[in-house]
Amino acid sequence: MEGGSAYKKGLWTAEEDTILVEYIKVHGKGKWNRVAKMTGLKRCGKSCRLRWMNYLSPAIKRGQFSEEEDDLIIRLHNLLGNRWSLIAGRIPGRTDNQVKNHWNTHLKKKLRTSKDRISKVGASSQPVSIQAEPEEESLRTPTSEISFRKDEGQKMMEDGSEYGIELSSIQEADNGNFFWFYNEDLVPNSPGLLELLDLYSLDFVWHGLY
DNA sequence: AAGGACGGCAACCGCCCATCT
DNA sequence: AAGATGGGCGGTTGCCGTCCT
Repeated sequence: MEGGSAYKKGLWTAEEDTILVEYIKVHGKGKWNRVAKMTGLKRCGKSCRLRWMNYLSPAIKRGQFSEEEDDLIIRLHNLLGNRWSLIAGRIPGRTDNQVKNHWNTHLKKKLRTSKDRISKVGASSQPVSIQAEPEEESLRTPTSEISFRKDEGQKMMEDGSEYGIELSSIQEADNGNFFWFYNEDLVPNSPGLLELLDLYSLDFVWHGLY
């Protein structure tokens, strides 16, 4: 497909970035294989797409991940596994590559450290209350619940059975605006759950699926 | 001061799926 | 219906800066 050696590899230069940005300003995203033909840029379409999606797009947030972002990634990863694009899709301004790198370089260690601490506190199949540093609040075993908007909740409950997911303990919140269900209703990483979650915007609140 | 070890991250690779022709 | 093309994904590689000895 791609011409192989005809294309340049390695780090992008500022000039190459400028060419790509100018091209996208004029033609928009997509049809990445045309970039080389129309601009003379010696980069394959996939490389152009990756450069834009992971670095040049103005939508990308740069800089360090916040504690809130770390917390969200850990919880989402616990539920979704290595589905980085799905996880990144729930974190505004972050790309799948950023999330993946951040997980592999920072959060893995963070989790390992935390689990070591848990094993020292005492092994138990039941959630235990552990002493954690304040910055690792996300790693404590919480109440394990998910809440979401009432309209989405009702629809999700209806759809759940189609995916083989038991949402029997779903409850309406006091204020009537949100629904809750609990960890026991979920089988982490179950394909049915993932498909179901994909149907919804997931702009709901997660209370530590752990 | 130097150079080896290590960590962080941008970029590539291979595979897969959807859409187009 | 089948091959070509475009695009998305997760895993992996390799460069580069920083730290350590």
